[in-house]
Amino acid sequence: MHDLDDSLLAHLPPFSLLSGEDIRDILNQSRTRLVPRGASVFREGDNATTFYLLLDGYVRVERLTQDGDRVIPLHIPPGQLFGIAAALGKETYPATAVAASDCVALEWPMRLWTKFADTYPGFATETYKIVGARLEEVSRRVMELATQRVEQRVACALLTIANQSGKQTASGLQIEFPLTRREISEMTGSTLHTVSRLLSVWQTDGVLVSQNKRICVLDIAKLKKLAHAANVA
Amino acid sequence: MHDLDDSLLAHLPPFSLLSGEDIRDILNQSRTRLVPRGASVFREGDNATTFYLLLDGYVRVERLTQDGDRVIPLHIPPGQLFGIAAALGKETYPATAVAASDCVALEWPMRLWTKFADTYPGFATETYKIVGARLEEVSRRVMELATQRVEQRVACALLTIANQSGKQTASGLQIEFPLTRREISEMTGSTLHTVSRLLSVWQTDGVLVSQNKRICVLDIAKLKKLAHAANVA
DNA sequence: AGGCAAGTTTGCGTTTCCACAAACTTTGAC
DNA sequence: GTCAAAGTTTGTGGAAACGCAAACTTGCCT
Repeated sequence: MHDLDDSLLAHLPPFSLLSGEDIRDILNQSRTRLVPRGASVFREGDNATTFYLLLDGYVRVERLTQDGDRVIPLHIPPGQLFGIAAALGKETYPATAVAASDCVALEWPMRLWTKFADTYPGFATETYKIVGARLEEVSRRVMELATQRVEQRVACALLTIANQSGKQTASGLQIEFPLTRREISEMTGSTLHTVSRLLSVWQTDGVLVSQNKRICVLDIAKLKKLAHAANVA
Repeated sequence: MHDLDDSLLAHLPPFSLLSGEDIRDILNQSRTRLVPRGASVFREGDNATTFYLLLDGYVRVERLTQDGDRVIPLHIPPGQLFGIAAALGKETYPATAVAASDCVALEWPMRLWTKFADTYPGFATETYKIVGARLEEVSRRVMELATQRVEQRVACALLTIANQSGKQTASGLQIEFPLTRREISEMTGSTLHTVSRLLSVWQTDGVLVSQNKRICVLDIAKLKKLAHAANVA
């Protein structure tokens, strides 16, 4: 069935307290799902029948406004559960999950969630920690949107992603999935034009390099300065 | 000890599945806390030692940005649990809770939360539903801030509050706690000046009446139109 | 290889909304 | 009743960022 290594899960929070045998049980009940970049795992409003663990790749969480504007409240890094709406008593997914890069995920039918939560110590607790972290992140975004200028918000968004999912390379901190100007604008409540202008300037100033949707942060310190106090020179 | 009526809790979601005896047990372990308007129940960063059930009044949730700007992500209506950070694995409160009107709350030491969740069927589930609803609301606010103009955001904020905590009176839908222009601006990422101008116009147009921090919505339909499509006509 | 779609850059005019400022009103305390 | 503090209103100028538009680049598909 699964040629997945048990140790794959052993170090991830929701499973870290479990025995090898428990983990094998859990794995045996899972199915692997490969999602190519750009495809959606589930869509806003779908019946929440399945929950997922992202093994590899990045998932973009999207919502549509009534007017048809797309908003990206957060990205999910590998190692995290997602689609856990039902753990919060929801019957449908509150947002769409799209593969920002090619993804590998494990999936389980939602009815197993309760079983896992009851059976495996720490599973529920760790899941809710993730929920807490997401709530925290979304709430931080509210603060940013409410108080900061576009320039600072874009810098913040890039910082968050770079820290959360940046790979240290020779030249700098590389964001591991493709990210367009439009997407950045949808994360920050701005327009692709404004974002483009900002990135151009930053590229000139040596803060980052961007090519073919790949962004590499060269100077984290400078970016931090931009994020917090764009006005104070 | 407690002269609180058991039936007070019986219809509230976290307790609605419990027997009268269970509810009495829970009440016996609680303490009542009276919080005058303007006082805080707990502050951002405090150790999360206690969780609360708001019996009467309204609580304003506040956070401070690094620059000292205050942001109000949501209000808590009577009947809801709050300060449940620890249910999400947090050790400290992520925000400050201030009484928006005189409040009556029950409080329990946080260690009882686990016990309640284990002992009483539905307690945990219902709590997490509240968390889900809050996540939903904060996330909706992100969408508003990201895509709507100030006018629409203010209209949305008033609509939300009026629906959540408005009392139907002869003249209209009355918001049950005092709400200043500044507070509205802190909910919508705007300034008190802009909010003042908007409310003035709306008052002239008969959408609402506002006096002494009391706001009464006269024409919900008009407010809805403003909320969704301020630009269209 | 060519052509198309998708993404980016840049310029320019315009709008929204903030920042500053100053007067005014209301409320609550003594 | 008076005073201070808090909240509101309104005006004016200006900056930030959007909307529109058009040219340009890049990658991808056939």
